[in-house]
Amino acid sequence: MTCKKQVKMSLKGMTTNSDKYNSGCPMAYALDIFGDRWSLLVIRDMAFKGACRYGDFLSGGEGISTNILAQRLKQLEAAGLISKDRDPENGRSFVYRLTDKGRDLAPVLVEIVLWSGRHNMAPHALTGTLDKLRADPDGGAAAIRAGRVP
Amino acid sequence: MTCKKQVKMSLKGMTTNSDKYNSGCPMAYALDIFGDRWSLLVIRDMAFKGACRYGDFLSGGEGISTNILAQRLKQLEAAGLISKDRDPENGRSFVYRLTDKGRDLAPVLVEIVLWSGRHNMAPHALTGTLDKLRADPDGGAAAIRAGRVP
DNA sequence: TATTTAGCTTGCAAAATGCAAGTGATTTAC
DNA sequence: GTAAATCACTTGCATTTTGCAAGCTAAATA
Repeated sequence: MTCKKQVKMSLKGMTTNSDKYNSGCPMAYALDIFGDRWSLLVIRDMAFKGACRYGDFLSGGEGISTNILAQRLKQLEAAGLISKDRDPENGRSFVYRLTDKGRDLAPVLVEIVLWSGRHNMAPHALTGTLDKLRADPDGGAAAIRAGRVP
Repeated sequence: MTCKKQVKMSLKGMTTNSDKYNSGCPMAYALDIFGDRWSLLVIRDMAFKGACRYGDFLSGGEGISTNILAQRLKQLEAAGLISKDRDPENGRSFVYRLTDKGRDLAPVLVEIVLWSGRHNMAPHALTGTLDKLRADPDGGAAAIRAGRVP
């Protein structure tokens, strides 16, 4: 079994996992960045709900804990999917936004939602969004790409 | 913070996480099933490389450990994404295959690969596949849906 | 000036993961 | 027909990651 050694990089005291699995496979590259329970939920909150502040994500519905959220935001920023800026309206707040690279995940997000819509028989949240995406998947992806909520 | 209590279900001594996060969100439903480091890599091996035996996944390139692989295969089977049958050619072997629900992930897989292709500047594995998917994404997804490797 | 708010950090317990070694049922080799 | 090899796991234990609760700092509000 070829076992890739785990290379840890220190990023301000945080251990991140760049290069953790350097097989060169596109799927592995992607999963290195968002292949965990929480990253895509944070991105979902931004893309589908317009969330942009720390507190928005904390109350995003799934119950992420605050230390994990802080860590994920750093990782996503380090991976270039989101940006972090001071809130001009409120000096103690920051505004997180999807970068081009992050918004470019739009088709991935849309396809995941459509897949769940096809296979999850339990009642859905985001039903309005799901219906819109079903009617016009490309339009939904385009909206996310444009920085709007679909 | 509304914290969903973690409900553990025993499945032959295995603890699975159905209903772990029952927010009803389509994204959360999907991530409940494949929102971890390994599940999508197993599915990738099946969809893009035609892997179907335990040993194929073990030597899939990323170095999954055997206990985790066994666990993931059970979870994916429990979630209805893959099936497990005896190998008619070899009595000590089993054959794992994507179900309809699993193959229906094709567009998700394709979009992830395309996204990585756009943003990963390091040299890729699966380059031939990536080129084909770029040239004809829908054809690639259709191939996976039909049970062929694209 | 005192309190509240927003965004974290820290400490510790619990759970998941990784590694190595072992098990049991075939199947091939001698 | 017995011995070795193969395949698909399981088990035990160390390490890592996660979850929970409490605390901390800077800015805004009362």
